[in-house]
Amino acid sequence: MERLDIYKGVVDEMLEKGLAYKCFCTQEELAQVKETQEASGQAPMYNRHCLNLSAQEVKEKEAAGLPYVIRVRVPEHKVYEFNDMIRGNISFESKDIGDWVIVKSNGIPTYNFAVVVDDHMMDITHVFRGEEHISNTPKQLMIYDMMNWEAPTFAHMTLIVNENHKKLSKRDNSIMQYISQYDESGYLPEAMFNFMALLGWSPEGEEEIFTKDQLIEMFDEHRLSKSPSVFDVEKLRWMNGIYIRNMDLDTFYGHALPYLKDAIHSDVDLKEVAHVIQQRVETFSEIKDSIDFIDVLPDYNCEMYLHKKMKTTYESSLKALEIAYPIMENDITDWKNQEMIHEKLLAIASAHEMKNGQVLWPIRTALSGKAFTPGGAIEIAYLIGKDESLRRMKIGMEKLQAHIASQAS
RNA sequence: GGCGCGUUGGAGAAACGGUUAACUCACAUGCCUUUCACGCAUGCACUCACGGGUUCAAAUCCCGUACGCGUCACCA
Repeated sequence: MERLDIYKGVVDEMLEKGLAYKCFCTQEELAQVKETQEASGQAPMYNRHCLNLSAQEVKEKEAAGLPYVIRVRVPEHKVYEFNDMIRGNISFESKDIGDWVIVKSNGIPTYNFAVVVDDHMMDITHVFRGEEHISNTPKQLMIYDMMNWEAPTFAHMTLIVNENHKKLSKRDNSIMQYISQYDESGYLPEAMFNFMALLGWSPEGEEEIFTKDQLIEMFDEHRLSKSPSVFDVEKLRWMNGIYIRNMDLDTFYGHALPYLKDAIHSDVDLKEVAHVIQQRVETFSEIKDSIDFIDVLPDYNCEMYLHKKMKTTYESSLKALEIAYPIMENDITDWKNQEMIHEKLLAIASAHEMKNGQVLWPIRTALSGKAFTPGGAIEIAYLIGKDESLRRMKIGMEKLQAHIASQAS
């Protein structure tokens, strides 16, 4: 690996100049030191045991094949200061930093050392990273300084935290961590991008819905915020809903198809189903539950026929179903024609001096068996078709009759 | 414990010393309507963690306190 050679070159140079040294301390020794330091209330920090090794001792240990790491010799009385693009001046004193490891005993350089070499090699000018790296910055700065390299400009962005205000961690089960999980749960990439752009950053106006290109165009580092932001799944859902509603039908249909097929196995017009649910769904994964009644009529309670606002009673509901049944059976001749269904059913209300709701609510209930459905009586009738509609109407009437009879006795 | 960063409503946030502290989500109410949803309208911080100070004037500047978080690895 050529990269390793580059690191080695830098390390050798540091070793030669006395900027770094080999450390033969064992894990146990280190742990011991740390423990006593903590016990006495001190900050845990390497005690520089191996810095005092003579050249002779080092040679002997090496010859004996003892494993070692390489540590930087942190300068004394030095202040590492940088101007963070987001937070302004931040400084650290070298006395608070222990001699840290730059090369592990297996010969692999550590992150804090490797990034500096990498960034320098790649002529990186700006480093944008999470706030948790602020305290790593002085370590990196000292390498730039020792090697006489120009340090990049740093910008430490806000942490994204969960609802308990804790940094998102891979082990945190209270929130989904991986993009793939959001994908599987029916979130759109565009919505994710838009939503995440608004975490720790805010646009200027009132609008919050933006395309990726717009976001890139309007990005302004001055509007980056300093305090951690909570990942609000509720808002993500809302935003995903906006993106769903803004799609044209064909696009939505394309996205929704796998979910529709998963939920519906009977012969219905899936595109029409898509049309009906597009305005009512915020993620694709909720499609299934919202249309499960199309395949099978759930067992439902008669009380569902009661609706205060619609002014329905058991009796009025039964009456509505009884009037509607023959009309559905005979008058509606073309069930592929939603207009016709609409017209015939609404005619019932005016003919019998009933409110639209008094007729349509019971029908919708009978056809779906659910309290809430995407679409009303007409759409559902159209979707499930004549035979199934009549079958469900019959069930509804039987339920109501039985209920009324039991009440009377 | 040391060091560092932060603190405006339930959440995201604006405000860069001077009107009634924007806007978005959530929530509540009303309208629309064949349910739900969409859409529309209205309401929701007598106050900007707390205490001092500077100033004619502070959420905005300074100091202190509290609280929260981050980091102190042979992890990245």
